[in-house]
Amino acid sequence: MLRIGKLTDYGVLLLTDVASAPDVLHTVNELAEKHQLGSATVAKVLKLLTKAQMLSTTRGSSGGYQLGCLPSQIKVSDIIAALEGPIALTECSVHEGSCSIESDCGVRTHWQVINGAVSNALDNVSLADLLRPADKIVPISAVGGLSRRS
Amino acid sequence: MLRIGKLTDYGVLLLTDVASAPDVLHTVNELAEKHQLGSATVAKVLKLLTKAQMLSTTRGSSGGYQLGCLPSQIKVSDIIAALEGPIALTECSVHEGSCSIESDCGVRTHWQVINGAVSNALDNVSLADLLRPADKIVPISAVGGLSRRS
DNA sequence: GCAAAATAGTACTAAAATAGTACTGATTGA
DNA sequence: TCAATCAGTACTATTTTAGTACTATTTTGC
Repeated sequence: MLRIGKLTDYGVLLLTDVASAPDVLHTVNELAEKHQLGSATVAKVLKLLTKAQMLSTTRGSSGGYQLGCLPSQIKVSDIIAALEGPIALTECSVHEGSCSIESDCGVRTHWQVINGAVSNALDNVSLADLLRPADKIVPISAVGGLSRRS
Repeated sequence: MLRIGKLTDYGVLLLTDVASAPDVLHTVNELAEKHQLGSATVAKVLKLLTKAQMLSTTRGSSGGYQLGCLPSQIKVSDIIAALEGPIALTECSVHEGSCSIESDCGVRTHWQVINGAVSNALDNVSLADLLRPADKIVPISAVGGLSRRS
């Protein structure tokens, strides 16, 4: 199963929550309790999102987390990248030379294209989209993969 | 990192190989040696692809594997599904009720849409596409994610 | 100044998923 | 009948992911 990690799932959940009350600071404990997650786990996720500048923080007593930028500027692909590294379906799409059969392997270039198509799909969904009521959102009918150059 | 498993990578590799010489039977040992993989591993992958009817087999001495259908009929999404189960980015996009915070969770529906966009991207690449020279293939420019219903 | 509440950073452990292997059975052709 | 080949299953090892714990730093309020 092509899957993303649980941390990414939590990340999306937490970001939508923080975004839905933009004017207050959210603490780790508050969010952990609300979503029934371990506070250490929530802390980990929020720290990663902060490092990626999707959240901003205020330290010290009465501190907490806030969105670091506009919901429309946060793409799902960014969230995934922040929590599990860059989107790459196979090893060989990341760096050349890691594959012993590379010379023999005509598939590499294709994986890069497939990878691009998936990245693109995830680039086109932002946190702002996730905040809208679900029934206002429809999947675009023609999601392209590859086309042949004539 | 959003990733697919190694077995899927092997699967694509092996299928392209088998497809490129459609008129002969390919044995596990031949393919294993050619691609420097363990024969047990190759056997495992081929068996899964056979069960999904992408390959057909001839048993017995001088038997082997062949494509089970036309390259254009084998989608990358099918290969992934055969080797690692159905494409689903999160648990909750598969079956309802597996998530304790479901009622509270407005994110579920969105994951389904995101998931659909990714599936769609992978549906649009077939084995036939992978057999073409790479420079004949270009990524489609506008890969859609979500659009708002006005 | 000090205690309390909060994030920052790091390192470790536990659990789960994936990959790889081994073995036994069934089928076919020479 | 033997050897080559696929079929099925079960097991082990490895790797990745998730979760936790601990210490340091920052800020507020008394």
